[in-house]
Amino acid sequence: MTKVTSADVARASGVSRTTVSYVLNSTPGASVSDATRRRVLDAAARLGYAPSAAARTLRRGRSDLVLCVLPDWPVGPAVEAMIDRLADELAERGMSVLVHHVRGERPLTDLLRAVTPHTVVGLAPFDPADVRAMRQAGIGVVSTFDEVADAGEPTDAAADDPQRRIGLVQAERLAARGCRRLGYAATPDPRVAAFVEGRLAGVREACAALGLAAPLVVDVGLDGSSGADAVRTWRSAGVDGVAAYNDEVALAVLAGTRAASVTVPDALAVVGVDDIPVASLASPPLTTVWQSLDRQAAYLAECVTASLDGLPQPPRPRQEVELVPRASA
Amino acid sequence: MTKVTSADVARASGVSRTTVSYVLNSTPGASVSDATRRRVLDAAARLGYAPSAAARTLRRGRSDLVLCVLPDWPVGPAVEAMIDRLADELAERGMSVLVHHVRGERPLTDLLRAVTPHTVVGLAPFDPADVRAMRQAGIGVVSTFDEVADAGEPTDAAADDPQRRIGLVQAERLAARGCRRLGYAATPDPRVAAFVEGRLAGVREACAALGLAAPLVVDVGLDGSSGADAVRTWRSAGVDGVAAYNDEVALAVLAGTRAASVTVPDALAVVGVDDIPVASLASPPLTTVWQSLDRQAAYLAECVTASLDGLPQPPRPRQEVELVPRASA
DNA sequence: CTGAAAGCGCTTACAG
DNA sequence: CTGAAAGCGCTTACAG
Repeated sequence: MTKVTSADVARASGVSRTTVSYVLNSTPGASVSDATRRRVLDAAARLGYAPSAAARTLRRGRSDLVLCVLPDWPVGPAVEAMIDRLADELAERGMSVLVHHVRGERPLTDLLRAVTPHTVVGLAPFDPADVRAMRQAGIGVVSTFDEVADAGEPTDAAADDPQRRIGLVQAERLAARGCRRLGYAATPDPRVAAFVEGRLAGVREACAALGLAAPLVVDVGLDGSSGADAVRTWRSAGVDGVAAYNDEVALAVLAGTRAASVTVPDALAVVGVDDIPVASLASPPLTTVWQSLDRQAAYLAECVTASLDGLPQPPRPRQEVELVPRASA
Repeated sequence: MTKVTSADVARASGVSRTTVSYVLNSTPGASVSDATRRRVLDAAARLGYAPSAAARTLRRGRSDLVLCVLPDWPVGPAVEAMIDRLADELAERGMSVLVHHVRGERPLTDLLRAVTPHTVVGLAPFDPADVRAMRQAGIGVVSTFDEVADAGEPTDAAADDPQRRIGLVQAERLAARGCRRLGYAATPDPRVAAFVEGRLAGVREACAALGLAAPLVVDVGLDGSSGADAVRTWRSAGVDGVAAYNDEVALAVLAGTRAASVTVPDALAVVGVDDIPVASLASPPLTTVWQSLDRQAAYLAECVTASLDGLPQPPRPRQEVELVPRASA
């Protein structure tokens, strides 16, 4: 029951460690006789041999591990699905994906002394110091955020920011429904402040383009009363359409309309973001905005693959943003 | 920009690799002069030295990594919070936590050739072959499921199964509200079949104990219409209280009551499980059952710590299950 | 207080 | 077709 090494397998099958390695890795150039191969495989199975990841990695100089770094804030099922897709695509290249939730201020450094991934994929913004450290250690860095973009490349980031476009789609829907004065239901959660900003910017921009007043922004918590307060504030300001930061916030607004006896969508239309499973179960069913994460997953897989092959990071695809029309707006 | 090793740091600071190691690890017994220490630290910082996780692990014979294996089915924010707590507790022992989502049939083996964790914590049931392989490789195995329990220990599993107790609490609440005939809203998702079984068993048991007929089980999907169909089925069978597999399913039932013009809770009372954030925002606010995962997290951390110290897995604490009373039941 | 040396388990030129 | 040997980067007795 003590640790089995490749030397044990070699001994048990009467060959050298070299041959064991050739067989177990199906090393391309090496041709091993069928009889030998079988003997090695048998011995390995019998002994329950599992190669040492550490030794493998040390010797090869790089690991087969891709680390996916997730943000502090709660990610929805969509992101989980995206990681699953990434894992599938990378499995074909023999790579494994592991996930790390960033925890407050603890730097990535601590983690990197426990594992040396081949590539780190960031779904959360990286600390520049961490990026430097990883690059220095020869770790590939792929990010869905722009701070890692190669300098010099004139990024159209502002114009193409998917967050901004989400806000745009929300506001346009509300305007198309006849809303004349918009409200924005923000979330007080500081961890997503950057996203709130991006989406809100889109709403503001749409309002300006459509000749509407700037949106009246109110923070809405996920308790029942917060939504009702917000609804009253909006109503007394003449707001007739609300874009919410996400579906949960939108659901809080909906709860608020009930408490304040405001009819949706006639007196107040509401649009969410994400299309979480329960959005369609709300009363009334929630109109929302959906982003295709499948394509993002494929893009991330491409980035990792490119980094694997020493190629530059491919251009980011335009993220699809789509309205899911239901009854609430 | 090439890889910096401890030898580079030694050279740059004019000491041996031994001393570098002592300083960087603050090795207990080793006393290094302050001047030397400073020089080493400076050089390491200047060169951007990061130790090789692979070499460390190979040399020490064990890694500082704890792998948390998550099930295939979507885990809620509660489980994420639990992992965060686990990571916090283990960080104090210098361990890092990484998460792996099991992917269909792919065995853990593939992953274990990329990393050799110190311990694997299973929040999903393990394949017995995987457990054998891990044990064989000297990896600690901790599971929230019972198949890993030490044989011989007479587990009170059936009696103490938290899933069963969830069902119990749901049914008892409905009965206390005056419901005379219960329905059960199951989910068709095969990945959680075992949980459905456990919770449903609790409901059945409570019905028997209370002298009620066995619950009428109906699968409810997360689309709008499925809930309405179920509600009609229940009503025509005289069901006046429904225990749902979880809050999302309960929300689908609630949507169904609206479509079928059935009043909640008077004509049909509904109880969910999980207390997801939007449960309190439903119409009417959803009565649900909540389980304390904080305690579970602490327990898992203890298990890992025990495994670290070569101690046996401590006894599993009784999982707290608590009713969150709201308007729906 | 500091250094020379061994060895963790693997893979891979290199030689037969 | 197969094996002896080097070496990946680290830590840790051991000797000074």
